[in-house]
Amino acid sequence: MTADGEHGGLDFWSFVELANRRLATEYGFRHQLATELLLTLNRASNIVTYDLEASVHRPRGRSWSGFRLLFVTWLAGPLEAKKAAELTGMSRAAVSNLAKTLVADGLLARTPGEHDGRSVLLSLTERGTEEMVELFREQNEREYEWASVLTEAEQRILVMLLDKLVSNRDQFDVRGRN
Amino acid sequence: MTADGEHGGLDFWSFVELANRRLATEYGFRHQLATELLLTLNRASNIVTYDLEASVHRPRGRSWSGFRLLFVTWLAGPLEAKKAAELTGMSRAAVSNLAKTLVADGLLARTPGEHDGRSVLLSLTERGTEEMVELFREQNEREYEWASVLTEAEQRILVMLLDKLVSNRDQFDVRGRN
DNA sequence: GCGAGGTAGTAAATGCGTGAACTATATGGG
DNA sequence: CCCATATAGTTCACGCATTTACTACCTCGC
Repeated sequence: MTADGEHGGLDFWSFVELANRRLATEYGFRHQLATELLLTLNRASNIVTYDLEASVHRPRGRSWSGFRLLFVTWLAGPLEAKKAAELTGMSRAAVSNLAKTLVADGLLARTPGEHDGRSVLLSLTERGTEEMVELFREQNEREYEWASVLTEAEQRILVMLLDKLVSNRDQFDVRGRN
Repeated sequence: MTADGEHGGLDFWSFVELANRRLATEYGFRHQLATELLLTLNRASNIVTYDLEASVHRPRGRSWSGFRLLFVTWLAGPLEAKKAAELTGMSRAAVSNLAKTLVADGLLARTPGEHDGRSVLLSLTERGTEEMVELFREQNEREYEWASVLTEAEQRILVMLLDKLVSNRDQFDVRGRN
């Protein structure tokens, strides 16, 4: 028995076992593997993200979301706020808010779009680029530490499976952000 | 060329390609696979979580975090708030806040711990249990739809790789929540 | 027994992201 | 040409999670 009655040594892994058992035997649910998959996915993402944010970005006064916006703007060049929202997976409102503070910090520039009077083009300032290079250097080292637990082949398989998991999401109507 | 100059058709996948290329050739960074892995992990988790929250929990007046707390309390029986925080990956303060509203809603019960005067035991009320069964039935169906894009073997591999990714995190000092 | 140090839980302050409502601009059919 | 409709972006109110600080309680060693 992995999980004892008083839960003294109950960790995430043994909790999943316990959940599987009870869901199947006491309640007759049938899709335990799906539950386990999404539980594990969520947990892994949270752990890694929290660590990167806490060890790399917070100490330098940046948030995880701020970094993500800077990252796509850095690499995908000047782009519309809408596009930045799609690439980062944030809402347009979030991009608007983040941009406001990043512009105030002198890292981001906001210029009106040429072809569309409604749109706004985001791009990095010179200082923004410099800071991104520095920031990403740190993050990349940390990312490498995390990923190195897996072999390169495992990493490629993991990327492939994760991508497959979300790639066919048009098959049923998935809720996305505004 | 997958990503054109004006970004008209730039999606997440081609952005990753573009990022890999620029990080390697223009900046000389070496750990692109690690970046790609964590980018993909983060994205997959966000997409799936957001969908479950929006399609299952919000319509019934529950938040994703509220559901997670109810879920572990449901299956791991009466447990200390501290334990619930560990299992859900939230801070103790978050559990305290969520518990407050869930108790007010009549789903959760809070009883003082027997052996430790400081601790609080969380358990589901009768109504809480009923609602959880119903709520989880819905969620489990949806989870199954998501997972079914992968074969069962692929799902098992994915779980294994995700678990391996976070299991060895004691090797370097990882930042965790309070 | 008592005091130092540690732990469980809560409260207050802060920051951030979302959805909804709104403004401004674009587009397309009559 | 004009109005209906759709879209880009911003603002606002709200909910939620975090950190920090605090209270209450436990525990170990002197």
